[in-house]
Amino acid sequence: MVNLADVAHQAHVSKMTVSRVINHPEKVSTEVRTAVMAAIELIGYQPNRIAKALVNHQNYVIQFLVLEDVVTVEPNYAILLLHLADVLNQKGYTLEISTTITDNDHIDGIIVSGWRQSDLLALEALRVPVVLYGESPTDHDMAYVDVDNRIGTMLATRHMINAGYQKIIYVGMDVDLPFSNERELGYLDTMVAKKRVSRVYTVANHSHIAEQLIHNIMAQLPKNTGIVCATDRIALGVVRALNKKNGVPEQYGVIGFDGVFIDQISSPQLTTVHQPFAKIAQSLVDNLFLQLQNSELVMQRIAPELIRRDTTRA
Amino acid sequence: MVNLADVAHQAHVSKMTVSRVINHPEKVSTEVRTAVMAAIELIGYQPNRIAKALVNHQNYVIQFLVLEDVVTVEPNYAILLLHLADVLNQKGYTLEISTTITDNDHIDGIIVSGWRQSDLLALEALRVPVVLYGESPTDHDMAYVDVDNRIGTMLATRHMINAGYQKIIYVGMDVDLPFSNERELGYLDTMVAKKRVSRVYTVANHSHIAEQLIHNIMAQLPKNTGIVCATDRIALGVVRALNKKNGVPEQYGVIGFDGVFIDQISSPQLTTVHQPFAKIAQSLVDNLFLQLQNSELVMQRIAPELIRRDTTRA
DNA sequence: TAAAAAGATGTTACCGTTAACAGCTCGTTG
DNA sequence: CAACGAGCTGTTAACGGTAACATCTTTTTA
Repeated sequence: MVNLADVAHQAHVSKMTVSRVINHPEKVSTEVRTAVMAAIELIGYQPNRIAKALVNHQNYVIQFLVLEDVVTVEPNYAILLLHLADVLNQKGYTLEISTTITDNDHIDGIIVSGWRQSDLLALEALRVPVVLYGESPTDHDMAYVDVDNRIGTMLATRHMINAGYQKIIYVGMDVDLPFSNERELGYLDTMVAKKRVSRVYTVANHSHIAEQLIHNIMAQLPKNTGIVCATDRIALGVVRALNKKNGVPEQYGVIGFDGVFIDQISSPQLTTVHQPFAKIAQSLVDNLFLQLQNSELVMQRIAPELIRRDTTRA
Repeated sequence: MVNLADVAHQAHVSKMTVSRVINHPEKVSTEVRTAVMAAIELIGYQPNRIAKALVNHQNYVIQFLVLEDVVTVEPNYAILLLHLADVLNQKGYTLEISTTITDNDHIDGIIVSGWRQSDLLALEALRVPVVLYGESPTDHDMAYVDVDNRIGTMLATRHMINAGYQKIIYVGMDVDLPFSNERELGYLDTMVAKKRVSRVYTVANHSHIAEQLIHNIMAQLPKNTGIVCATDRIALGVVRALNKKNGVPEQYGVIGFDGVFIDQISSPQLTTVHQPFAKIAQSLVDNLFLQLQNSELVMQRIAPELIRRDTTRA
């Protein structure tokens, strides 16, 4: 309701001076500046984003594109979303949600999650800057932010070793995307470094399928085995198959990956590699703004954190 | 990039005529209208939302306020959010996410979820229209849209009776909010109508606590008992406590409420009362626009649907 | 100490759209 | 057939900001 003209009148200066105080304060004398700031404070002026947008040819809107199937939508995205909204609000930007790739001209940039390989071409073709959540394949030169997946499973595997589990296996997921491959490598590298024999199983990312797998391979799981899982979903199924009766965490250790929601509703609660979503959100936004300003493409990996709960022994 | 002036030039008319074709087509002659529409089509004009917003004193932004604690955020909200975004995009509106109540002037309306009793005063004080997701208490006269909670547990209870479970109990949640009370009433009413003896337990909405409850009261749960639960979270704990070995669904039936995510990762998968989020999102938006146009406060209840899965017998 | 440069503030025009009003054409009416 | 009104289209000004330029004052410089 209050606008630049009101402030200008209150401070006995022109609109332009007020605008300068806000955008280029160094170009205004100290006395005038403090007077204007006092006036702004007094009448409670807040800049009109719409008018600013019109004259600057910007929209102050960033789109969050959720390409994952809505039905199976991971709670991860909800958490990331809320953090993104916070970070952007602080910069005076609005976060818009979308589930389809469309070449709008009412947005300034896009943050994408849940993408598949097949989406990347369409994303590269867009006229606005794009940042992926999740490492992009090497044949696409796209900015991304991801948790450091390899370090994540490395932490998990090391923790298994330190906790004294003898045999340590990995249950990965059957998608050929960098994050998935990286998680597997984190396990494999650590096992090689520690001179252990590694064993990898692969399943679809569903608790029931993981549960079934464990039942099928139970004969090959001696007591004192640690099971590093590619996701909390898989870990949930593994824990369900093993169960307290079979001795989780005493006889079998289980570690998941993601640390959102699922880890908490599991029983016992999952030891898991937690993605620091607040940091990831901040990085995604910073990365996008960097691209807006310098057209600079940056790839970033954020270190994850192992959260020790009840599916591994101390 | 293309603007009204470009279309006007292409169609040999004034900008105003083009604007009219878009906003008040009945005020333009048929020939001119078709010519202008052809021009719009030809050069691919899309109205500039920002400029429109400036002149109309609207923002074309609706805020989705998630007041639930971020850490425990229910996947429900994520689903609702995605549906809301779709509905609003179709109307040319942007959905903005926020987690705190602030009296912005860059939004046109608010849809609130996860609110508590203590938030309502602050919400009523806002200058923009507000619609609640979830029935408001009778002492607050606020527009809301909710699933019909009473019918939901009624469906669940009836289904238990039809499936032949002898004893039927209800595990509710320990919050004093209308949705929670309504769910309990749906159970109680049905039990009275069918001349059954009802029994209500109350727990916090966490799977582990529900699991513990079942262990504690196991002695009072004869075989052939049906357990109607206030949420899928509670149902998840109940199922875990009972388990296939104890005979879910043959000896014990369990029904949850919500039908998002949790019902699917449970084992066996939950029979549940599903909230139709697409419909709810549509209603929330319609309701909000009604308020924007006529200042009319409307309360709406959307019928839920029972989804039969593996925690009740056929 | 006069001219040039630097500093501070104001004026104008514009971003893309629409409401309000003005103007033109044509048909109706007394 | 002059006056009037209905129907259609165009002109102007405004929404709330900001860049570019203009103007005025002060400082620097030769």
